Amino acid sequence: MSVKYAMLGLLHYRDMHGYRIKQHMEQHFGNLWSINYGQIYPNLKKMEEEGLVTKKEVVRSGAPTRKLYSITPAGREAFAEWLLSDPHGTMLLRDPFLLRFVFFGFGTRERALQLVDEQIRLYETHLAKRRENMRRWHRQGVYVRQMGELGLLLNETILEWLKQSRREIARSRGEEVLRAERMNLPLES
Amino acid sequence: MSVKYAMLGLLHYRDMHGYRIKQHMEQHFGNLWSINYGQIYPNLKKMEEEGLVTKKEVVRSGAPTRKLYSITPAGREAFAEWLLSDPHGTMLLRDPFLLRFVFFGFGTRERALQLVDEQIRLYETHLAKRRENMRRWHRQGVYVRQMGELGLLLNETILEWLKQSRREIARSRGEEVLRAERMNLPLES
DNA sequence: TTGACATATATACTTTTGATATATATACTT
DNA sequence: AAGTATATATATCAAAAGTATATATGTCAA
Repeated sequence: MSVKYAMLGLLHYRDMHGYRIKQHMEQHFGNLWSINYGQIYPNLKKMEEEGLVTKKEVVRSGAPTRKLYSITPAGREAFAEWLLSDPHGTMLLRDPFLLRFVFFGFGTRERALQLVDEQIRLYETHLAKRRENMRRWHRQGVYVRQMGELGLLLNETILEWLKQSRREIARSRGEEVLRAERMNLPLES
Repeated sequence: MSVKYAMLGLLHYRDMHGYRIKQHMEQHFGNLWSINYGQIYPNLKKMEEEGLVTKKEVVRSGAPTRKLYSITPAGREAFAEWLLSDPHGTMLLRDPFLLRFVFFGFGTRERALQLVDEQIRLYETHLAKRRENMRRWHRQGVYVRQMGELGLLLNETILEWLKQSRREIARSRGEEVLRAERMNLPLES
């Protein structure tokens, strides 16, 4: 349950309510990591019960009441312990576009090019936003800034790869691709 | 439910049993995408009920009985439909090391360097393996090979970033990092 | 011969995601 | 002035995905 500790980490900087936690999380992580309200609210509730955070309701006229959470000494302790522990498990990457990409050989080349072009536009937009965000990251500590840089590097790498792939797909004779990819090899062993 | 379609895609190439699906999935995806048995076996069972695949038991003396699955015409149809549909959602990245990384400012610089070094070793091992695998990917179609190349590129990018980060962390005065990162700003708004 | 590693299937459990509902504030557009 | 879109804010839940583990055999090497 790593999200819990990420939340405790953010609460070291300042008191926050659920909505703000989502924002800070994504910015802090160089726009690489996202979090979901379905994780935030149940975790805040649980952590309050465990005494890791305390809740302070901020009533505002008109707008819904804010629930501001603060980290407790017990929360800081739990976080420090986690930070010292060894990270286990490896990087997980999941992308709906990439999942289709490997199977493009079963479809037409035109459709493949169309989706790749769409993806190129998407990553170009992302890249522009990331470059803007670099200013924000530069005001943060070393590690947060480095995360922002990683986000930028990965974005650039993927974009270059997409463009290179596009060239190769456009160059390739559609028929050849299809035949090779559709080949039904016998089951070995 | 994208894993289901990835499995149907693999079954286009050849008949497979659960264990083999996991292997092929990871290789097909340039070692970028992993799948686990908790998804494979329940999905195979469900897809059999839906008539998307058929099961053939292969009894072997000594070793456990293999359950070989084949894709049906209905399965091919469901897959083709999915392939034509638009991918929705963006890339998701989840890494236990990176989650700790952004909070290294709350710990010691020595511990940060130690974990970064560990990660560098890990990615160097991965990189060597990926380069070996390039031969396998070259025998596949364009799209599978391109996925392998993306895996390689991302690995190289991350490794370079880790080394660059290490240099910067080593260069920085530990105290300064800590002070900046621990600064407790007031809640805006 | 013991231990490590690959093969192979299976499931209980936990976590995460995606979708949806509600309601106000603010900024822009026609 | 009315309409529209977007941002703020909290919350819930089913479905999907992921972790961890149990079982059992085969092979190879220390």
